[in-house]
Amino acid sequence: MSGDQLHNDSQIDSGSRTNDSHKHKDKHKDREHKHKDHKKDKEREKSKHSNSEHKDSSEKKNKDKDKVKHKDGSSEKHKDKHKDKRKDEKSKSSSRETKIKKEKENGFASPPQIKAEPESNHCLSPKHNKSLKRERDDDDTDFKPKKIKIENEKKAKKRKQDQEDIKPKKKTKDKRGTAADGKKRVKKEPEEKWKWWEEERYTDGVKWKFLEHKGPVFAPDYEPLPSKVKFYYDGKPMKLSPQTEEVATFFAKMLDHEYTTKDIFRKNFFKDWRKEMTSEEKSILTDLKKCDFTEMSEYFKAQSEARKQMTKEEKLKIKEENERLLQEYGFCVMDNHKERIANFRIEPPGLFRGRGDHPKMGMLKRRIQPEEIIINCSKDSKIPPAPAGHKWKEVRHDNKVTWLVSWNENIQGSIKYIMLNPSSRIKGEKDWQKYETARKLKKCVDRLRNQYREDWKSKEMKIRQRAVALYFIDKLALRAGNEKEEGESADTVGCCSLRVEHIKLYPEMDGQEFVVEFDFLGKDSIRYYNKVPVEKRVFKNLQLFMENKQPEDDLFDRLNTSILNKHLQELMDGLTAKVFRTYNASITLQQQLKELTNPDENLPAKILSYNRANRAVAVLCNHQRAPPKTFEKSMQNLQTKIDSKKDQISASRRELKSAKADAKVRRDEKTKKCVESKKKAVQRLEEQLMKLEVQATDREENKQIALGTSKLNYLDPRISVAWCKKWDVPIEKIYNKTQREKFAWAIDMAEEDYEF
DNA sequence: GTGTGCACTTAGGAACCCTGAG
DNA sequence: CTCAGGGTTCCTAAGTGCACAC
Repeated sequence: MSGDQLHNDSQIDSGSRTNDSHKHKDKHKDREHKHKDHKKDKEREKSKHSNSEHKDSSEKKNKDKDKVKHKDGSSEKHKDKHKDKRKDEKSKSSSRETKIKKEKENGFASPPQIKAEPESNHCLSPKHNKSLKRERDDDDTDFKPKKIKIENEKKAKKRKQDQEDIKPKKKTKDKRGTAADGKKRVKKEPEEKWKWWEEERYTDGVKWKFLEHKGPVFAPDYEPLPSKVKFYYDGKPMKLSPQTEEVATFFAKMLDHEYTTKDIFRKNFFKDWRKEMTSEEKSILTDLKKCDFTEMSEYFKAQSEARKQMTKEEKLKIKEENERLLQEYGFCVMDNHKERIANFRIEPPGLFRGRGDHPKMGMLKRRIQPEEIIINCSKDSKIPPAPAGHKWKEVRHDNKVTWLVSWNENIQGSIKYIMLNPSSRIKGEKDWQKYETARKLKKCVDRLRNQYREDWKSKEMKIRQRAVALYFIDKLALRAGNEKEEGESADTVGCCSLRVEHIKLYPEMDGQEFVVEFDFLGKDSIRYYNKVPVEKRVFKNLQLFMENKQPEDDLFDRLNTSILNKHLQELMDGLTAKVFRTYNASITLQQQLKELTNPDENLPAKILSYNRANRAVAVLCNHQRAPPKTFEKSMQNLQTKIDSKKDQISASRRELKSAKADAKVRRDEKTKKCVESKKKAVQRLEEQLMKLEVQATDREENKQIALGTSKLNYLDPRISVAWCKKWDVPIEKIYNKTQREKFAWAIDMAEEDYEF
């Protein structure tokens, strides 16, 4: 192994999101192993790069904790060792060194036993308080909702009262609140933002009492190509029927994308395309290779070029039109409040592009007609009219769900929905609740960890598997891993669906004992690669689970997510596998912020610390991105700026020096002043330099890490808000406008002493 | 238990847009 | 004023988890 250290260069390997393909199958039956041919094309590989600097520092910081249990994390960059499939790939490894730190950070390292949280038993009582809502209420008291921190009691009381006042009113009103009614009040709302988090929540599954909206916006009709744009078959121009032509344009638009060269894509496309053809076309167009779409493709390129060249006025006009649509269709009224809709447009037809090695890539995604649309709204609302000459498939009034519109999608046969924006009450409450559940886990995580450690010794295989899987979910923040239907989507796995071929055991590696090497494709076919030292008992169990199995067999053959979640539910009310991800992400952020923030540093440095804490989480959760295409170049540019700034500084220093010398001789006011101003100039430049350097570091460390996903979905926003307050960092530096809207509740309620 | 449908969250990349350096 | 580049928004795929039928 050691050879592998490839790493020196940064570039690293990439991990590819590749896909290998094996398919495997269901548990217990035999599995066929089909190997797919293909190589991954150039799928882009991603690699994770870890910045050494970063690592060091964190390592340092964590040193102490390290000692505690395992230090794991050593991740090397991996090399190809996997013989099987991946070998050819350029495997790249993703080195996630940073992983190291996170572990400690999140407290795993600490010995299990422990006392730790005072109220650890808090979560013991699983079953009763069932209603989530209730739960929240309870919690409320503990996390001090609003600003007033003085006397909680009073506050609480008062709050309740307020609610009492408000609520009944509202609710009743809503009830029959006619549309007009609703709208009216809505109007003024913008001025004072509605603080839904100060109101009572619905219980028992009701999501709203009143809901009115305008229905979806459909994709524009197909506009046939000008007749001068020709399609050629076997070298001869051929006029296509509109339907056939439309589908052809979908392909033409993707012509320079790599997947139009993939066999599966072409095969799926051609099959679906033929279904749209007239019988005459069908008889002529029998070979995709003979189809020439280049003229069509050129035409679209020219069009998009033309769009770019439009005058300001034209652009403005388009913008206004979009704004008009947004105003008309982009909002709904839910319980007396105007709320923004997330996606009010029906997905336009096109060719399906799955991620990774998707068996359905290239299939035709059909155009959706009003006759396929289900509208959901309240009975007493104004029901949106279907487009002229059409009718809806159905209008229903189900207030136990949050969606406004739904339709069936033809590729996977799943249902698509139009729902509200993250800033809405309905999404916000749920989000808040999610973090409350994670905080509840915090209170009993030690107990749970002890429990699964005990279970490693169980006589029952099923329990052992469950315990080891849970350990991975907790320690490595793996996803649950539901089973998927083979052939319906790319071959990806999560914890419960790991196969023997996804891990390798090393009794000893690089001076560490019991190392497990993970290498698999997770959600979105993003590669997860990690080498982790585990406890001996876990290691032995893994050996046992792998005995007598083929590579394509399930590692945890007695386990699935439903068994696991059922167990978790018994341990803590509301607990599921994904809560561990939320919990570990948030606690890691909190701990990293504590460790990395230096009170004496200036604003940019503090922000860098924040980003590093955020990055530690992103690494933990394996949130990768393709390095921006312009990455190298932009890095270079930055470096150039830094260099020139340095030159400026030395020049400026020289001037200062000579001014000083001058002042020594002359000793008059004027020269003194001159020295002062030169001094200032040097300082200013140095500050600018620092800023640039911080920026460079931040960017470099972020090369293939995506911070957005964790920030949006895993980090309790109150942690960030509290940190901003504590260190006087403007919240705008951390959250942009959209994010501030989504997290308005947290921004309003978290104080600087908020503890996750 | 298993299989299936449904609702809803989480995810990365493309498209779009804005800004600040030159 | 232009244009690159980086942030933001849009888009929709791909997950999780629960309920329900058998």
